Amino acid sequence: MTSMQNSFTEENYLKIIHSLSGREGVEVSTNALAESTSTRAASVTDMLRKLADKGLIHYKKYQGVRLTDSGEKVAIKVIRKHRLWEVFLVEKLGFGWDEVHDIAEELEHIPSEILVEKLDTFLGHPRFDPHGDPIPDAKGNLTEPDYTILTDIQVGEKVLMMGVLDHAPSFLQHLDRSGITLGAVIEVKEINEYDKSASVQINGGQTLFISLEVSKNLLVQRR
Amino acid sequence: MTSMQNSFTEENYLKIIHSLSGREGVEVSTNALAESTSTRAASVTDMLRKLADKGLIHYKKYQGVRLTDSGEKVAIKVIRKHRLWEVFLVEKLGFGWDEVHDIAEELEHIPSEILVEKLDTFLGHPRFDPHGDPIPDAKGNLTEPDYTILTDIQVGEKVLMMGVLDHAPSFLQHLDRSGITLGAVIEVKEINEYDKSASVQINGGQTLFISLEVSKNLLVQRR
DNA sequence: ATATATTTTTAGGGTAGTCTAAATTTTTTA
DNA sequence: TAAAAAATTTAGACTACCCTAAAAATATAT
Ligand SMILES: [Mn+2]
Ligand SMILES: [Mn+2]
Ligand SMILES: [Mn+2]
Ligand SMILES: [Mn+2]
Repeated sequence: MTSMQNSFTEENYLKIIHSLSGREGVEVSTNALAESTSTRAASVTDMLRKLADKGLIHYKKYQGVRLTDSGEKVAIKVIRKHRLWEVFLVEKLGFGWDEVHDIAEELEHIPSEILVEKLDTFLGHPRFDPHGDPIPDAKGNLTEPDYTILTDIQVGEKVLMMGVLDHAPSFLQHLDRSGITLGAVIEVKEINEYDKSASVQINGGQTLFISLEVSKNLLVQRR
Repeated sequence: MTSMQNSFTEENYLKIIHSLSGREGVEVSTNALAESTSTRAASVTDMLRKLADKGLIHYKKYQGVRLTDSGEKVAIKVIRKHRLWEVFLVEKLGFGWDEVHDIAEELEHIPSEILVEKLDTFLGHPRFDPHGDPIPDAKGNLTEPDYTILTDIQVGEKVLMMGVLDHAPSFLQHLDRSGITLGAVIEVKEINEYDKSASVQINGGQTLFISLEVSKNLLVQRR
């Protein structure tokens, strides 16, 4: 009864609603969805009516939407597939972390529960994807670690680089060129009061300057 | 100019036309395509007009269709992807050869040239898929080995099992239960004149009876 | 508390791919 | 070689997803 297949498009909507809704499950607006799906608000309204009819979202006109438990389950399955495929692309095929997002965006819609589980086993049950994002387990449990944004770190603190907020290839390539990779030790040496740019030391070696724009997109962990 | 993306559906049509057209490139009928695509003839006609407009097939009304060089290139790329993904599923993820067809049917439509080439490298440039079908190379060369059907083998001959004509899970599972796998040595001990069933010895060990239906779907090579 | 601005929905329509029923063309049979 | 049968195309329609323009509801500002 609940087994009817969701389309590629429906899965993308659910994943985006999950992401915009955040951990608190706040209502997502039609315009925000239009922006994220690169469609028009009118098209979003059509889709929302359909997702509501299928019981995947809570929707009252003009009130924004939230995922139902059923919709949340679907969204998390898609996220699990996306992140597992990203691990495969980076770890097994040798792609850079800046190259895998768009491909995983397609692979995440391949059906077959058993495929996902065999892939997970093949990859050694990874807990995080190449961008530091947590991978939901087979039961659908997704626990977001509470990392700190680098802008909240004080001068003198040493932290571990754990993830990124911006997944854009240009940002990831910029980090590559700076030697800032997942697991790197970052020590904040100085923060410029004027523009909040920072001087940081990477792995006890090279010191470099990073802009506020970069700091805002780096997730780190105190040790 | 030639770079416009083909849809999932168009790719399936091209692949099926390639397969039904055979090595000699004979015309494929509308009804044959309706059968293979599980659609109605009227739907096929619509699609044929579209494929012809895109220059992917030669089509004259009521005359059947053939692939153009351009269409052939697309079909072979899809076949390459299908077979490489099947190798991945069997060799890396541990699927049985009877379980991979439907999944590969989806994976074959994932775009990205570079993904295919990295997958090919990861798999060690396999020449054949798990069913013994040849994998086109990166340049689009597809050379069909000329295997013999087991029904053409005489009593007393020893041959190597090289492939299957029927890819149905039930047939492949039947072969598994009989111990007939790719590379197995098959010696024809006896052929029953009445129903053309045969008695064959596998790998110099067990002798078993196989029906004409099975023999007709086994591709072998004389040694 | 209105008036204005913004957001969202509705109305009407388009393309891709599918369908059934009817018309047309080709093939087979007598 | 003409009638019957089979194959194919055309006509008209449906669903999924998307669009623009206009209407309606909500939010903001005066
Ligand atoms: Mn996607
Ligand atoms: Mn990721
Ligand atoms: Mn396919
Ligand atoms: Mn195969």
